[in-house]
Amino acid sequence: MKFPTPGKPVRGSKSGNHIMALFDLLGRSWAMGVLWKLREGPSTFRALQERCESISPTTLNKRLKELTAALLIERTVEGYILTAKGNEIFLLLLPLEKWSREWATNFKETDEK
Amino acid sequence: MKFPTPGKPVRGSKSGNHIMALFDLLGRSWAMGVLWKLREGPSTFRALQERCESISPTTLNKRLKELTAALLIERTVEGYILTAKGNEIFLLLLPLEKWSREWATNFKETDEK
DNA sequence: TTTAGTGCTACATTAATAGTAGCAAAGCTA
DNA sequence: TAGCTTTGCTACTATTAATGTAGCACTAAA
Repeated sequence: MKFPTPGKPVRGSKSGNHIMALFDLLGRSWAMGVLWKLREGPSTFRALQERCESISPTTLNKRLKELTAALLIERTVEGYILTAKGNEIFLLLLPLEKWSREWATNFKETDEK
Repeated sequence: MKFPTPGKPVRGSKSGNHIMALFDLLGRSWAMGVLWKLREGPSTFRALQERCESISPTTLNKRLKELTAALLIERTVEGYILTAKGNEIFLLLLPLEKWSREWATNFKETDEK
C-alpha cells in the first residue's frame, strides 16, 4: 500500500512537509467523508458503502487501505473504526461542520450556472 | 463555473449536505494546499504556481475558479487573496498543522513498501 | 448443500490531473 | 512606436484516479 507519507515527496512539497502530506492524504475523493461517516461507530465494508450513499467499492477499498496505512482507521471484528489518531483528526474537522452550515447560506438563492 | 454546491447533490450526500459539499470541494487535489499557500499573502497566478512547487496551470486555474465561486478566495490587483471566509476556514485548518507534525513522527523509520 | 451475507477484485468507461507549449494582453523600454 | 517581458492563462496530449457493474471466494447458518 502506498499513501502520502510525511518525509517523502508529496503534492505541494518535494521534501514531504507534514501538513502537505496530510493535505495530500485528505485531499482525495472520499477521504474526509469516510472519516466523517465512521464517527457514527464501527462499520462493515458494505454498511460503510451505504452510509456514503454513493461510493464505488474500488474507491472505498483504496481509501480504507490508505487511511489504515496512515494510522487513522483500523479493522476490528466489529468492522472498521477510527483509531485514537483518527478520532483526534475527526475532532479537528468537527468545527468545519458549523462553519459549513453558515457558508451554505450563501448559496440558497444564488443559483448561478 | 461549477463547484460542489451545498443543497445540490455532492459526493456523500444526494441532498447536498453542507459538510459533504465542503468535503467535496476541499477533497480535490490542491484545494487545501492552495488555501494554505495563500495564507502567506496575495499572490499572482505564476507566483502561486511556484509556491506550490509543482502544480499544473490547468489544475491551478480550475481550483482558483472553484474556490472563487465558493467565496473562499478572490482576485485583486495584487493577485489572489483569501476572502474573509477563506481566512476563517484557513484558521480552522490551522490546528491540523500541529497535529500533522506529531502524526509525522510515526513514519520516520517505519519505511514499509 | 443450499442460501445469504460480507469483503472485496476484475474489468471497462469516464473524469481528473499532469506536463509541456505557447498565445493574447498589459506594461515597460528604448 | 516597435520590440521585449511578464502575466494569466488556454490547448493539447498523456497518464492516473474514480465510477459502475459483475461477480467470485469465503464464512456461517439452516
